[in-house]
Amino acid sequence: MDAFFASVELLRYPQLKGLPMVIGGGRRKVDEIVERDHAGRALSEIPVEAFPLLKDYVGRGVITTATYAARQFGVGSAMGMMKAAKLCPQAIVLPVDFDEVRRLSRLFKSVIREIAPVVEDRGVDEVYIDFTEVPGGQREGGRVLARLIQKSIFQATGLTCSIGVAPNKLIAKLASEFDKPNGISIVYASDLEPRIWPLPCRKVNGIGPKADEKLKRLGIATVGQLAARDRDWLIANFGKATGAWMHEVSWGRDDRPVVTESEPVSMSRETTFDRDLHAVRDRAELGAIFTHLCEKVAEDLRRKGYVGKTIGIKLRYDDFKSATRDQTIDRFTDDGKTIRQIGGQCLKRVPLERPLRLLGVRVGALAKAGSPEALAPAGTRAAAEPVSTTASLF
DNA sequence: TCTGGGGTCCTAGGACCC
DNA sequence: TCTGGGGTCCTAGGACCC
Repeated sequence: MDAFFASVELLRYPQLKGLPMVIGGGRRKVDEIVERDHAGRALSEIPVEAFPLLKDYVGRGVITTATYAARQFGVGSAMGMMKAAKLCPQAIVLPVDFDEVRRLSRLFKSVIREIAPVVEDRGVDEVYIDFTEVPGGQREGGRVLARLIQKSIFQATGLTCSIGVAPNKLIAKLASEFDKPNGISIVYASDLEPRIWPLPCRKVNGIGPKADEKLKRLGIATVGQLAARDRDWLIANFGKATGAWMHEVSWGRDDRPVVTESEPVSMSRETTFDRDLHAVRDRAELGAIFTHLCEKVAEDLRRKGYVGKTIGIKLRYDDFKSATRDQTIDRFTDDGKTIRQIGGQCLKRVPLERPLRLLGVRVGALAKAGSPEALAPAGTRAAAEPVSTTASLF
């Protein structure tokens, strides 16, 4: 979906179309200001001047989405609000409306599933779709079906998206960025050299800042340069799994299926404080926040029907280093008090000298509530599928 | 006045078991 | 007194993604 969070706001505030705007989390409840000053007025009637600007923003948030007009100024997602304010002080800033984002996310995905049922969820604003078995899915290399999906999503939501069609997920993901916003891009296997090899390695899904930095140090900036290195050299430099994977990727090879079903592995809640807190001096405040996070995670578990048996905490210190501790208990739980109690024990095992900027709680090792696994009494273990096999040399 | 929140997956060492 | 091989689970940290 194109600039999804921002586009969701533009549905309500069409008067902001074309203006630089950023959407970001943060403490300032911008929508309250809007409502206070303009109660009773239709949202689309609120004058542009009434909207809060990035230059007036105070807080620790980062940008989730920037409109294309804001991107002109060098503002982009994951950038700190304060840095963005320097680059584009006149941008309008609005908070994320999670409920509305979720609603439109479900809506656009259901539109797609009506047309092409094999869909893999990749977060709120992205999916992989398998065109292979869809009637007409191969016409014009997939362009006809892509156009139908685009049109249907727009009719149902008023939102635009960009679609890449290719022989596999790796290339399709790259292709989806070729013609944004509201574009369709068809990439064939034979397009590898002219269209994929010139791309920076960083564009590849799975090559992040660290791997890209290391590749650059080794003189590799583009996918084509990656393809020019031999497999063994990549394995020697990046390890067996990563090296072999990089080699495959650079030659456009990817055989991962489109996965339509998956079970959650963990659920967590975390929060960054308005100001750094100290374990001793701000003990009461931290305790209250911690209890609240535990209750939220417990609510999430119950609402979604899961229980878990690994309870963990996460801290981020003022120097941005983080620490985690977790503990596995002998029964599954979705109880806030239990999570709080075990989390409290985890907290005792972690250094608390430095000021803290973030606290989080996580529950992992999940099972469906009421499933045989979740109900198994302590100490019993179902016969497990083998996790690995190791070949003997002799 | 840097740097959110919710996730997944991988690695590596150690405990423990047969 | 020294010493196997194969395997699972737990824990901590980190890279990466949306």
